[in-house]
Amino acid sequence: MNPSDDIPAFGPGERITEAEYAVMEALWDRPRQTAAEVCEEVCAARGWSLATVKTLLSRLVQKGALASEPDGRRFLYTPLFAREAYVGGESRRLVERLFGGSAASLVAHLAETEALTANDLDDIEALLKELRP
Amino acid sequence: MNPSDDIPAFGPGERITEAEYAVMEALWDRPRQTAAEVCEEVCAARGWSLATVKTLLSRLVQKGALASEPDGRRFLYTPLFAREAYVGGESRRLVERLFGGSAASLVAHLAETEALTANDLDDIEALLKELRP
DNA sequence: GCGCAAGGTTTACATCTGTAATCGATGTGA
DNA sequence: TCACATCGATTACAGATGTAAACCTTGCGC
Repeated sequence: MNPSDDIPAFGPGERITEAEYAVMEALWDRPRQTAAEVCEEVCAARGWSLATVKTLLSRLVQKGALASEPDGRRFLYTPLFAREAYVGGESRRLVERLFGGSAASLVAHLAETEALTANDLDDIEALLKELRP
Repeated sequence: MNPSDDIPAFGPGERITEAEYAVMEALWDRPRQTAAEVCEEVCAARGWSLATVKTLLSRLVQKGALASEPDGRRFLYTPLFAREAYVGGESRRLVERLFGGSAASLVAHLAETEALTANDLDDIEALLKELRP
């Protein structure tokens, strides 16, 4: 059994796509927004139309990623799981898939390919100290 | 400029899918294999037929991810970029997308969500010491 | 020589994704 | 009250992906 099997990023099997993620971000930033409001936040940046946002919102509700709460004749959408849960799931998925489950390998890789700046290293060091007094 | 800009995971735009990745893995493990050989390595594990492997190999050659070298009447396939390049690209992509480009944030997140075992922490600590004597 | 096995190539086809347009109901200002 | 603006829901459609079957060529054993 896989060490990451018990903390799914999200409902088992249900995955969030890139486009959907953009919508989720807007709602993690500020929950309970209408389709139009979400569009204001993302349409310009991604060159989307309101229709596209509506579609994505629907799909996310179907997937159980968003709750839609009726407010008059429209809906307010709210994420059903925290950004952290998603981010954590995706991270673990990557570590699992590409580094055989070893997070240390990931860090090693980032360090070796110089994806880690001196500053990053400082931060990580501080973090370690904090984690184990 | 990003320190990682010079090691593209792969030709820009060209992405490798999950299924294709399985095939790449087999060939990273041992390059210059035939379709049948690759199938021996992955078909059982993924429940694929040889036909599926053939399709994936073709697509990978088209994408420029694999070279096919004729060997008699069949082909030997070989990755055109190292696993490290791919893994690095995917890692950076994730860090970029989910952690605003800060690798340290990723590590912090893994640590906070206890995705890092005590052992991982040891490894990382050792790594840090090694990176900055 | 001939049919079969093995190879690659072509075609297939259902889903998933990205990106909308259209439809039908409804609230609203004139 | 009536046209219009809004909303969510339904439908659309192309390209990517997963998964293969069908097809065509060719070397090989009989």
